[in-house]
Amino acid sequence: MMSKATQLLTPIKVQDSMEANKPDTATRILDVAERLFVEHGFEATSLRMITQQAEVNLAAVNYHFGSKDALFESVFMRRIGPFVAACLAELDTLEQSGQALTAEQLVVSFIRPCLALSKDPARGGALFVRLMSRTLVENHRLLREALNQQYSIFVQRYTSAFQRALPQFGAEDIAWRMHFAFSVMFNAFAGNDVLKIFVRSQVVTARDPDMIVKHLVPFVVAGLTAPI
Amino acid sequence: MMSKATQLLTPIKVQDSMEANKPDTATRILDVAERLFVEHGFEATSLRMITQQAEVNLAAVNYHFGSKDALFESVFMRRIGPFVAACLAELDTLEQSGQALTAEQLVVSFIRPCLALSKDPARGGALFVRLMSRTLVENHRLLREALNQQYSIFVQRYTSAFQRALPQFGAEDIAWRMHFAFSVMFNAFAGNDVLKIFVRSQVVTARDPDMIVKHLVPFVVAGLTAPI
DNA sequence: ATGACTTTAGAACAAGCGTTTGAAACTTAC
DNA sequence: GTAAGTTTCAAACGCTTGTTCTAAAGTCAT
Repeated sequence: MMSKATQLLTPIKVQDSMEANKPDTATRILDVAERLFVEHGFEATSLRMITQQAEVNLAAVNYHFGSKDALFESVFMRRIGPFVAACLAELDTLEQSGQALTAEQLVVSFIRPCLALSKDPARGGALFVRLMSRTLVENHRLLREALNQQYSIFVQRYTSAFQRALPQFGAEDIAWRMHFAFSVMFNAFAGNDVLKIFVRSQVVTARDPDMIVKHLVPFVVAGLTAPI
Repeated sequence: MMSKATQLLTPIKVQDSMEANKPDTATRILDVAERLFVEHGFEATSLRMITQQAEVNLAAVNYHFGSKDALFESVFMRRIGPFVAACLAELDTLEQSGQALTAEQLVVSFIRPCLALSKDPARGGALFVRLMSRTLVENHRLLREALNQQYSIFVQRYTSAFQRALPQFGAEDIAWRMHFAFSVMFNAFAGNDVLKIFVRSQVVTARDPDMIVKHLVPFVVAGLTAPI
C-alpha cells in the first residue's frame, strides 16, 4: 500500500495507459466525487454513491485516499493550485509591463482564469468554482488551515495590486471593496443567485460564461472605483 | 396529535405563559435547529444534536413537525414571511410618494430589513440571512417549490421597480444587474467572504452591520448604475 | 373526579454510514 | 517462473441516523 501518503504529494496523476479509455481508479473517484460534492454537499454524499458511480469498489476510497475527509481535500487541492497559479501568472504579466494597473485589469486577471476553468471540462469545468462556494459555506476546518498556509499569497498579491490601482482609498476601504468584488465574481461563476430561490431565473439558467463576463466586468469595476 | 398540520399554519407561536421563562417545546426546537442548521448545514445536523441542546425528547421533533425535512421547512418559513413583508412594505412606502425612485432607494429598501434582522436577536439575528445563503447553495428541492409559489412577488416587485429606476437599460441587463446586486448584498450580510478561505479576513470577522451598510451601498449602487 | 385529548418519555427499529479486514487478482522485476 | 509488491474485491464491523411505537404524564372542560 503506497497510496495514502504519496498520493497527496502527486495528486495530478496522468492516465498512464491507453489499454482502456477509462482513467485509473483514483482519478475516476476524484472526478465523480467532485461532481457529487458539488451537487449534494460533503455530508450528503456517501462513499457508496461515489464508488458506485465511479464503478470502483467501496474500499477503494479508503485505500487510495485514506478517508472521506482526505478524499475531499484531494478533490479540492487538485484544482486550487493550478487556479491560483493562473491568477498569479496574470498578475505577473500585468506588472511586468511596468505601467500603472487599472482596477479593470485586475478584475480581468481574476475573471480570465475563472472563464478558462468554466470552458474546460477536462479541468472540471464550472464545477470547481461551485465547489469553492460550497466549501466557503460549509467551512471545512482542516481545509481552511491548509489553504491559509499555502495560498495566502493570493490575497496578499491582489491586495497590494488593488492598493496601487486605487490609491485614493485607505487599506480598510480596499479590503471591503475586494470583499464585495470577489464575492460577486465568485457567486456569478458559481451560479449562486439569491433570486433563483424565489423565481426560476432566466439569467442563471442560461449560463454562457462569456455573457457572465460581459455583464460582470462593468458592474464590479464600477463598484470598486465608486467614490466613497 | 394536532401539530403536524396546524403548526405550519401558525408558525409564529408566542410564548403563552410566564410560569417558566422557557419558550414552549416547538419554539425551543425551532430556535436551536435554526442555529445548528446555519452552523453545520442540514445534513450534518442530527435530530439528536437538536433535541439535546433544546432539552426536549428526541421524539418531540417528529411529533411537532412530522419529519426532519418538515422541521427545516418550518425553521425557514418562520423567518422568510416577515422578511419579505418588510421589504415589500419599504417598496410600498417609496412608491406611495409618487416620485421617481432611484436605484439607491431601492437598494436601501432591501438593506434596511436585512439590517433590522441582523440587529434583532429575537428574530434570529443574522442567522436567517446565513440560513438563506446555505439554503441557496444546498438547494432544497421541496423548499424551492414552496418559495416559488409564495414569494415570486418579491422578485417581480423589485424587477419592475428597477426597470423604472433604470429606464436606460433593457430587461435582460436589469436581470443581470439585479442578480449581481442581490448576490453581493446577501453574501455581505451572511458574512460569506471568498477571501476568508485564504486568509483570516479582518473585514468579515469584525462584522458591525452598520459598517457593512456604509461600504455596501456605494458599491452596489455604482455597479447597478454603471453605463454598459 | 371523570373522560377526552395533548404532550412527553424511553426504548426500539431498520437502514445507512465510514471504515477495516483478509484473501484473491493483478502487475512488475529478476 | 517465482517472489514481492500493488490493487481489487466481498464481507463484515461498530456506530449513528431518522423514525416509530407504546405507555406514562399532563391538561382541561364538564
